[in-house]
Amino acid sequence: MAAKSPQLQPLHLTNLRDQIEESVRTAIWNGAFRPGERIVETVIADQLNVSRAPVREALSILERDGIVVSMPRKGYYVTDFTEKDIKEIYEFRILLEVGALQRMIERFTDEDIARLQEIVSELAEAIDRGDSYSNVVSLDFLFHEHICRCADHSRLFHAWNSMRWQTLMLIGITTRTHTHVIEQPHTLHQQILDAIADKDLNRAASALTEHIRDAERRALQALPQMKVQTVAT
Amino acid sequence: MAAKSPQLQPLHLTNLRDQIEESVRTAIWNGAFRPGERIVETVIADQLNVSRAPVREALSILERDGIVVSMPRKGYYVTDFTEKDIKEIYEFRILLEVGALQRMIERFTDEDIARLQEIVSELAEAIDRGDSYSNVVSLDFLFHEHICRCADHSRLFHAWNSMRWQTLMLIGITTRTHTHVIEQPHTLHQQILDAIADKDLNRAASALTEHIRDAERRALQALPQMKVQTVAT
DNA sequence: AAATAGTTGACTGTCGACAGTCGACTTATG
DNA sequence: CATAAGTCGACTGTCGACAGTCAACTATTT
Repeated sequence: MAAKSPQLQPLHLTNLRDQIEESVRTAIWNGAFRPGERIVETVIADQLNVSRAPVREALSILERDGIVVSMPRKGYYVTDFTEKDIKEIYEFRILLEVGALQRMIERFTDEDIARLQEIVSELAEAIDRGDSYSNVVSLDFLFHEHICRCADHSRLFHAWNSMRWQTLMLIGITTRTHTHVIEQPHTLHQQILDAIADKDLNRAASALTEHIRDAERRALQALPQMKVQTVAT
Repeated sequence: MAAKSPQLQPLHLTNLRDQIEESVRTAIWNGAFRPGERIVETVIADQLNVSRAPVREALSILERDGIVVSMPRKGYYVTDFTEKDIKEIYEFRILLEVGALQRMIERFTDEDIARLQEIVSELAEAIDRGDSYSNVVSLDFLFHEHICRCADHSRLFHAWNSMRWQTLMLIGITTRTHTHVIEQPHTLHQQILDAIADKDLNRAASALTEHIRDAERRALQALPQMKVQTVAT
């Protein structure tokens, strides 16, 4: 195994299920389906020129991620997040990410820190540049994802991943009804990172908690307007 | 709403998917399928006289619960838990249940405590009576489940539920290779309960953690023998 | 004999079809 | 007019079938 063969990109020959999953996910994200709206299997199937089988599987995955809910013999509906849902999501993220933090601090390498620093810097630049909100958001999530990855705990990561999608859907929905001021205090990310590098769990945890609570506050603030729009339609 | 109509049991008219799911789950539990063994859709379908469609859905649910894993285009396999898996499962349970504890302490009612006390007492009796191991285990899980229920947090509960099934499979597997001495110190449950009633989170959390760590130790101890059996076949 | 190139059987991914069920609408009934 | 009883369309749950893919096995070449 001396010389590696010329790096071939792993062509993502994926099955229909995954493609449909992504298609529906983005459709919900960009508002083609509204919260609470019914999702009919045959409609999706016809529209994508596939049979219902892979559509059902894709929807079942989206249900596992909490993005749609299924009512037996009635079908799937886009999740209509309530205030309680939002509180649950962010509180759970705090629990999971603080748990991840603890494990990360026990096992991170220099590379991990370097990668985090990279993300934090890019994020700061993006904000200064006045990048699009969705760009900033995805960089922010990269930061959180990397912490969860470094925890090296598959079950924790899966649970977190589910919260990631739900949070993204929330943001996707509220973004369209609520003009977001990008007020990500990028000093906070740096604080978290520094605390991690110092292996100071308490400091890292409280900074991270504050950061997530902040996002929760914004989501809760945006909720009423989102409801108005939903109901009005 | 003066007189209630004569209580009719809610006949669990369930779909095939759920029945198949349970069937396969118990088949794995009682050793009809061994860890690492391949699960072929058509075999299940033929054996249960159903088509493959509901079998696939059932397997997909079992995958979400971590009881089987699917390899694209190859099929499903019964999860073969490694030492790392066991550590992950129990560590995650600690994280989740301590999180649940915190919420429970903020919101429990007298009824909740009474119900927990009931379970603890039954458990003590069962142990004294020398009940079967599986009986004791299910009472123990009832205790943990009730704590998670009282947290009133659907996402936390779902994540915990997944860990429940994985733990049960672990126990189901190891029980057959390892004669368990029932050494559930039932004083520990009482300690946890008392601490909850006192709203003493720290005490409750450390007792609960110790209790789960204990179970983890037993599982890790039983692992080597389970491997021997698995490989030998 | 090792390495490559067919061959075959089994199984998954996907499809189209049918039957039963649910909700909305229409029709009877007091 | 309000309530109960039919009617109907739409959609899910389930089914059997087919095609493509994978693994194991066999044949072929050097």
